[in-house]
Amino acid sequence: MFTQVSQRLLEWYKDHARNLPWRKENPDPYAVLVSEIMLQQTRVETVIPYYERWMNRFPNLETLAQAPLEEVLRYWEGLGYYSRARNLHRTAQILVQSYQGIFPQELSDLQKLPGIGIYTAAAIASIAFGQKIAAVDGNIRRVLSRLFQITEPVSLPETRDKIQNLAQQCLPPDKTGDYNQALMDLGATVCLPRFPKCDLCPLVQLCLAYQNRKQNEIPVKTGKKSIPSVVVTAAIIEDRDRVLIAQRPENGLLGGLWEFPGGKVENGETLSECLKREIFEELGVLIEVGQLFGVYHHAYTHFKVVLHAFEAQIQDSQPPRPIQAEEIRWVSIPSLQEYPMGKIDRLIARELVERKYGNRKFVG
DNA sequence: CAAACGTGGCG
DNA sequence: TCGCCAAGTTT
Repeated sequence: MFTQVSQRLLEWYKDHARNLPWRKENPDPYAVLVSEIMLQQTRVETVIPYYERWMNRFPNLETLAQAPLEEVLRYWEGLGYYSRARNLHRTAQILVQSYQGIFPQELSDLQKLPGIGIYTAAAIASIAFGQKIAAVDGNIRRVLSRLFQITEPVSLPETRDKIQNLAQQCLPPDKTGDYNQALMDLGATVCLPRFPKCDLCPLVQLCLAYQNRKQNEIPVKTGKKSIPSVVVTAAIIEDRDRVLIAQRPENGLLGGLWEFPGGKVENGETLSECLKREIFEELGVLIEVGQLFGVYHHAYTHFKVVLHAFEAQIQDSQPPRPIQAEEIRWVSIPSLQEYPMGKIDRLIARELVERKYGNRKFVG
C-alpha cells in the first residue's frame, strides 16, 4: 500500500504539477528557502507576486544579507507574520558569515536556523538536496488523514506524529522532493478542504475515507475559541509638512513596523482621553485632539480591532521622545511610503497622501 | 504546550 | 458582518 501511494502520486505529478516560479529542474536552495518561508500560512496566489519582486531585488543570499532590515520589511509588507522576514534576513546573514554562503544539507543543521522549523527544514532538505525526508504541512495532513482515515483531531501532537510517520513510510527511494510536492499539490488542487474532487484523485482507490464516504468529515478539527475585540486610537500629529510616526518594538505584533502612535481604550475612557493618555505615556508630550480622521476595522488572527484615528497637535514645550517606541521620526507625507507598515497604518498613510496631494502621484 | 503571530479570500 | 481557512515557528 505504501509503495502504491508514492508510485501513483509521482505518476500523477508528471502531468499535474503546478507550474510555480520557484520550481526548477535543479532547484536553487535559496529560492526554495524564500518560497517556503513566504508560503508559511500563506496562499500560493498571494505569494507569487511577492516572490517575484523579492527575487528581483534579493536574487541571492549575499544581497539579502547585505540589505538593510527596513528595506527587507518593506518588501515583505502585506505578507504578514513579519518575524518571518526578520528571521529570513538573519538566516541569510548567518549562512553568509558562518557557512561561507553554502547551505547545510542536514535536517538538524537547517532547523537550527531562525525561522526554519521541522517542516521547512524537511522541505529544503528534500526539494533542494534530495534527502529522504517527508515534509508534512497542512495540505499533506489533510490528504493523509483522509487516505488512512484518521479520526483523531489533526491539531493534536500525537496525531501529527502519526501522520508524520505515515508520510515517512510512503516515501519513495528517490525523488523525495517531488513526492513531497506532489502530496502538497494534490492537497491544494484535488483533496480540497471542502468538497474534495475525489473523481480526479490518483489515490482514490486506496483512500479509506473515500471508501467509507467520510472524506467530508476528515480531517477532524477541534473547536476554536472566540476572539476578543478591542478599540484603539491613533494620532496623526503634524508639524508644518511633517508627520510623526513611531517604530514598534522588534518583538510582538507587527514588530519593527512603523505606525501612527496611539493605543487601547481603557475602562470607560473617551476616545479623546485615551489618545491624550497614550501619547503622553508613549511620547511624553501633551496633545490637543482635533478632528476625526477615519475609523478602521481590522481582524488579526487572535483579536479584532476598531481603530479611531484623529488629527492632533502637540501642546508641549518638550519635544516628543520614544518612551515605548523603538524610535520616532518626523517625516514628510510622500516619504511615508518608504516606511514598512501594517495594513491599517498603510491605509491611513495613503489617505493622508490623497488628502494632501489629491489623487495624482505618490499613491501606492 | 497553548498562545501569539497578518492578511486576503470565500461562503 | 463573520467565521474559517492557507506550504508553520517560536516561546
